[in-house]
Amino acid sequence: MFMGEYHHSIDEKGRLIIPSKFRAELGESFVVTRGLENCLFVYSLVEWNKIVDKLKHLPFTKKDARNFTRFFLSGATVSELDKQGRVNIQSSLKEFASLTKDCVIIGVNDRLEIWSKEKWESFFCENSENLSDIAENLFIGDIDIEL
Amino acid sequence: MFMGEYHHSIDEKGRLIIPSKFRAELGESFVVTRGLENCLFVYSLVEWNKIVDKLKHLPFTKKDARNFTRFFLSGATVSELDKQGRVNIQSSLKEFASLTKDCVIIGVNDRLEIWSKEKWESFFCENSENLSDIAENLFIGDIDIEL
DNA sequence: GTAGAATGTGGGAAAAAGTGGGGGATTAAT
DNA sequence: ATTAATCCCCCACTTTTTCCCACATTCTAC
Repeated sequence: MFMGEYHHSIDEKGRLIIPSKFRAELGESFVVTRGLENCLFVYSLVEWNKIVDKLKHLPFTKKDARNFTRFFLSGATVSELDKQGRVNIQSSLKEFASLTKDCVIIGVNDRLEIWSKEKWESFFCENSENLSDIAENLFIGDIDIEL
Repeated sequence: MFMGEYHHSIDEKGRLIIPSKFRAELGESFVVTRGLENCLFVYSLVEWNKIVDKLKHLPFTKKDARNFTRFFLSGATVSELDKQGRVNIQSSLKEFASLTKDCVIIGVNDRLEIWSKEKWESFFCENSENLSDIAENLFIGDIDIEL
């Protein structure tokens, strides 16, 4: 399981270090794609395939299905690490996540997330106040979460 | 499986690069046709035949079925790449998809889509909000997606 | 602490990918 | 038959990507 927060910088060629603690679990090839809240998601192939399996059964004749598949797959790239442990971030993804220089890579359970430092900090500030509220709501509703 | 987003330009002769990552999977010959939302669809022959098969089984007595088949088949051309990896886009298709200069080529599962840059961007903006709602459900895991 | 290994950073060079245009061959129109 | 238009194929060039190496920094073991 992925966890932890790491700060690294993306260089001019679009290369970003994947912290060594994550490399073994990610595997040789993995998938980088658009995530939610303007960050990028990184999945191991195993986790990725679970998601894709669901998408494959959506009919292209349904508009919502088409749109969602477009969004999700168009952002995705299978990537590998270079010998220095870096991944190449495609420019469309770099733009999407506003990655310029300083990045934050966090481990979130079954995936990694790549944030621009600015977005991460503002996200963190905005939400830290509400965290106790959010926690409270987690237990409301039909979903039982055991912590 | 096709995925990823690439930006290229169509030249005065109507030639458009197919990103090299897609070429092997597309095969020597492939089919370009009118798609939905004013983009073009590109299928390998194998995938194309699957679709044609499905269309064959639609009852021609139903008006919608007739119209859809017309739309889909009348625009279709079998194409090949030139030695530089480019495909020639027929002027009727170019017009249909409003392709002038800047194009976006995206991989969507079993097909490629060719968009004019403007249309893709406005499509993307319009939908990104709704999409993250849908996306959210997908990431929860075992919940069935209804579209 | 010090040495050696592992990790992180930057940049050069070669290879691959993408772009534009010339020119010959085929086809169509006059 | 001549002209025009289109389609290919080829060449030259630019940009991007990939691979490799050198070096800085951090970590670890002794």
